[in-house]
Amino acid sequence: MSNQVQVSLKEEQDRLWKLFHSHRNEMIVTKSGRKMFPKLDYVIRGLNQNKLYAMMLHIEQSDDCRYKFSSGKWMKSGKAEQHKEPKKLWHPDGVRSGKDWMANPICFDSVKITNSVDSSNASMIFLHSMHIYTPVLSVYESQSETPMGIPQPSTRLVTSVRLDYTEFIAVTAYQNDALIKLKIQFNPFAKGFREGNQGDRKRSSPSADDSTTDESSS
Amino acid sequence: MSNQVQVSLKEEQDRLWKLFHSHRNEMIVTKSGRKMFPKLDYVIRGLNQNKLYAMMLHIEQSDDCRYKFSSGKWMKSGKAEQHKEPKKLWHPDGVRSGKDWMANPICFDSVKITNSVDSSNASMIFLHSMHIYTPVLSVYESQSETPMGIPQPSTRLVTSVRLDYTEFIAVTAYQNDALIKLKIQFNPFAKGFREGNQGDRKRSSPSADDSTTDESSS
DNA sequence: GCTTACACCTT
DNA sequence: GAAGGTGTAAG
Repeated sequence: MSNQVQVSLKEEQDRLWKLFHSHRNEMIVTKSGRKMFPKLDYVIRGLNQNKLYAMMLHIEQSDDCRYKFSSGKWMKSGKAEQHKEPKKLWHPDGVRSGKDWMANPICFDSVKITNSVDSSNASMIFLHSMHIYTPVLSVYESQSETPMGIPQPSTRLVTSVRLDYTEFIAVTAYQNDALIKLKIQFNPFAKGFREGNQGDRKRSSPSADDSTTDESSS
Repeated sequence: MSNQVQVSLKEEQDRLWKLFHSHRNEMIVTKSGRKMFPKLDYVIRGLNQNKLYAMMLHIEQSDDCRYKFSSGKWMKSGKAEQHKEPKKLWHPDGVRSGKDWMANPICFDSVKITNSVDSSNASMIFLHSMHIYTPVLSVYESQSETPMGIPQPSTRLVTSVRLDYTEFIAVTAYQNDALIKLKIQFNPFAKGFREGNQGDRKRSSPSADDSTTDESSS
């Protein structure tokens, strides 16, 4: 009865997601697929140590609107494209004990988001650009370690968790300057664009808010 | 009837595995887990384009002997530790069409081998040091894309492939000097040990313990 | 609004 | 040294 499952994000990711959310998070989608940053590293508690579980991620549309970025702000702009049945991504670790899932963060870092309908890659999720989404983690209880081959009549959904601050708008190019700064500041792969680096290019909007510009501890 | 499935390794890997095999290949096992080099990048042909398959890797003991390295040669040295039920590692891409599997090499590069019994990591495989092993790829046909939750009574093993030249002896420190040279020559991560590099340590004494103190992932 | 080639970086 | 993740700028 007291089997209360709690899901959060790994501490540092949690902090980042909330910071990005406060500026209206955006995620780039590309034809070949793009990883998300911040990452989705879930931390879970309250599972039964010995029972078997599998983890599933999908990304669901947050509302029924299309968005546009206009005069420095995100605005609703008409009705959304038709919802697609969201792609279900099972965590590659497959079926494991509650103990195992609780021992380490549950990372979906192979996931890529794309705006190409015909990207057949297994860990690729299609999203409509200029639409708003929220990732959802679903926890299933299973009877068998075998991911296939054995009938599994008694699988059940234990819980499904949607963290509001992981919401983001899919874009093909970043719109909000403040957000670009955050991505550059915190994503290790964008280090080449940080102030003082030789790859530093001038950025278009010198007037953007500077609460986020102070130097990253490079 | 003519559904002849053919499995090989990616061309360059194939060349390397055969070269290493000609010197009796060795693989380091560590407590925290070590990746294999050369890598296992399988190439598969002859699947049905539209049927669904899953790929499974395991590493099986090649014989019933323990080995020792003595006077510059590998010799049998008594009876093997008791066989363990080998760990089955499903390819993280899950269930996909034959077309998808044939489009790109099937890479098991997240696999790590360990000599620690209690490494609960999902993609970690336990091996006994000083025992000899061969990786085996198994191809299963599936009826459903869902890795769990739906009964799958008709899964069947299509084929199981064991490439003899991928055989290796698990070690905690390399024994054969010729093999050390090959690892350094071909593994990009061992660049620091190449002649002329500042990281070049003297390696005159093959007697082991300095090659395990460095946990550079390979 | 979206795509591509790119320099620069991490892993 | 290889593979792959970054935002950029031009188109």
